[in-house]
Amino acid sequence: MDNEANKESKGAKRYLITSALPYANGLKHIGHLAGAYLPADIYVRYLRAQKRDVVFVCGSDEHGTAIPIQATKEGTTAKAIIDKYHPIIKQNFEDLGISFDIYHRTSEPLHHETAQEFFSYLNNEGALELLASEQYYDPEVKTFLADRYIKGTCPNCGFESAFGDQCERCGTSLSPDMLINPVSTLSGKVPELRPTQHWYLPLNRHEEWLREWILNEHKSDWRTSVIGQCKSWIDGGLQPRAVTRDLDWGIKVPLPEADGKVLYVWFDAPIGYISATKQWAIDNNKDWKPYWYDKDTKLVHFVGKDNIVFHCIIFPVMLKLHGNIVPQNVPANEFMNLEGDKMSTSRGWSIEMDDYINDWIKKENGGPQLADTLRYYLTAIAPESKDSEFTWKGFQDANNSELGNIFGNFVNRAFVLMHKLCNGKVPPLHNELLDETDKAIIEDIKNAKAKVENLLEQYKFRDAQFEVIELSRKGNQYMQKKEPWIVAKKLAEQPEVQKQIDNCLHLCLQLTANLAVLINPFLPFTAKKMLHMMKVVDKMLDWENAGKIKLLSAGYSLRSPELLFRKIEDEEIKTQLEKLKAAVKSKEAAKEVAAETAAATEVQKEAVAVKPEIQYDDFAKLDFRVGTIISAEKVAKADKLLQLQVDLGFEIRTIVSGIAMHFKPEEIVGKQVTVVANLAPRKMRGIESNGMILMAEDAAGKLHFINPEITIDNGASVS
RNA sequence: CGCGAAGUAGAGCAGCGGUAGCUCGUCGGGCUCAUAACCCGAAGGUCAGAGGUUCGAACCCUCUCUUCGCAACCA
Repeated sequence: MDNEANKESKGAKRYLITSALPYANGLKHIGHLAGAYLPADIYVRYLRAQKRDVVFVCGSDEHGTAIPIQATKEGTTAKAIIDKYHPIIKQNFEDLGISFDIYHRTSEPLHHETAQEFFSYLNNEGALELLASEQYYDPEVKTFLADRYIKGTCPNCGFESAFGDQCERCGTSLSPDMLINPVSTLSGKVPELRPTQHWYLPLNRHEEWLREWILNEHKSDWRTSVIGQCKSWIDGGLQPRAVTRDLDWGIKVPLPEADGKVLYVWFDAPIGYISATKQWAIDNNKDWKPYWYDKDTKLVHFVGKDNIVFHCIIFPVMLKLHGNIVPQNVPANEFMNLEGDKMSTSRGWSIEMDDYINDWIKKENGGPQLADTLRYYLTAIAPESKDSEFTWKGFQDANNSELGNIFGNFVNRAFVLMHKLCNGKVPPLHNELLDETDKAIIEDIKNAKAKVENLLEQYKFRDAQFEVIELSRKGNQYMQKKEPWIVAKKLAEQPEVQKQIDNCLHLCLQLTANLAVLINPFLPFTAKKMLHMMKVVDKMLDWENAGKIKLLSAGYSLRSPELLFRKIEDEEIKTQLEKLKAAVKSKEAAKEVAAETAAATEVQKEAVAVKPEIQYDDFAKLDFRVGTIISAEKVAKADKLLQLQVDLGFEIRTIVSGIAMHFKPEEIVGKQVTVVANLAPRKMRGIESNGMILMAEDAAGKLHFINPEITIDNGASVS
């Protein structure tokens, strides 16, 4: 396995690494970071340190139906939304040290051209199918509806709010036409079916090679969860997948007969990797083609588990049809929970990258070391094989204990002792005095490189990072065994013990230099800071230097140490926990307000909406009379009904009225009211009602009688 | 109801057929160069329960119990 991994990577001439393109419709949280961006960045930094030819691309995904719809809701434009979020997300990544070579965007003309070319190529090759179908259309919003914007009753379990793509209750996969009583969630109206035609990618034609490629060739080097999900997809039968949609937001289908159609976002988005590579090549005066066409290029997609089939099945099919290379691996991560619950932006239960940056990195006692703290903890709990959990307490522990006490403190001890016992210079190494303990730590340094390297090649970032901390732990143990501060007490009488001190600190400093090289892919800001303390240039971080004990020359004077990591106090953790709870509450409140507003608007609409016009004759048919309530009693077994006797002057009527929730029987006796006198009799709860009392309903839903200003004769007619 | 995930030391996790392991925490000791840090040692688990397969099971199979999720987003 180890050999295979090495062979695989050493055979590659160049690397193309991608992270899933984030949707530019809102801020991204640390779960996204841990899943697709941080591991990719670690991998890329490692490759760069090895001087391999590597390009790391990403960018904003700015198409897709959610963006224009959200824009409509917010009363702004789709363009405004992506222009707002693209730069923020880009900056967030930069602040956290995610070192994309380019962070492109799919709204760029270059991307539009690239995607259109891709489509045309496939279409000309006969790789696509044109199929006619009927799709739901909302005449009010004048748009075809995306599956999840249609709700209706699930044909399987009867759940009334099933989405057009899936029932949230029974989990059945649906298509909109399966829904009973479909309703557009945009307008609330019943959508109508309209004929349309679309281009499809017939995945079913490619089952054979996909099976061979994924389930056979990659069965041992891809993650089990990835293989499992692909297998269940393939076994479930691959279906043709629509490549185009009837929308106006997106990339125009480059055919004259396709007016009003755009490429489906899933088709254009991954092509964003290609257009980003092109733009990078232009900016850097390079040729982009080998990265996508040469089989010596190793393509790796870093994604979250929700993205597996797109990167393992659909996009590879597209690439293959287009003559490109396919990915060598798709190391997908599972999800990261937060304090016992799933992360959810809408519920406020998440830590957005932007928030973390403002609360920690940009604080006065913050700085880039806090970016590294987050990187460290997210990697330490990375959901590589199953969902994991972020807790603020865990974050604090990881920082204070592993980073501060073990790693940071070791570096600090080495420097302080060197300044105290070796005049601030790297002491010489006296080979003749090396003992077993010294040899063991030298061995540990060498082994650490191999361990980290092997784990990284297998995308085991969590374990790889652990090995680096483990090396600093060994450093602490070594120092404790050697006790140079004790040896120093003998100096006055035995000056020759200085050599023992020299050896110990020489090795501790070499170990420190190794730590900088090894930690660099994980914690780049820390590595930088260590370079500064050691007064060496960036070049020392080259991976080939790892495992060596000649990184610092004897006699070289080093700077005074600075603490690599500050402690995180309980107070700070408490603040974050409270903030989290407060965020949930405010979101809940906002939702209630929104719901109330929506309800109120609904009522208003109803109130405003006037019934269809009628003619005078229709009105003349109604016979309104004034009458007086002479008795009232509750109807048994009916919450809302009162049985009334109303004196209409010429007769006394029994009328059953649904006003019990608003009036007590005794308080309405004697009231004058307006009655519809010629309404056909109707039985309610076994009592025949002969007429109706007119009522007006106020905004609060309270009923009020309609009656003459002053008491007049019973039986008077109203018109 | 159904689907999915999971139940291993106080907490968080690894192990997935061959004598139960890591980090943090706790307790005891050492050291005092260091960010009240570091080093050594110890306690603490019948690996949810019950059956079964096997020479042997935390790991495979069956059943039971319990917990969590099924919100958003989605390529």
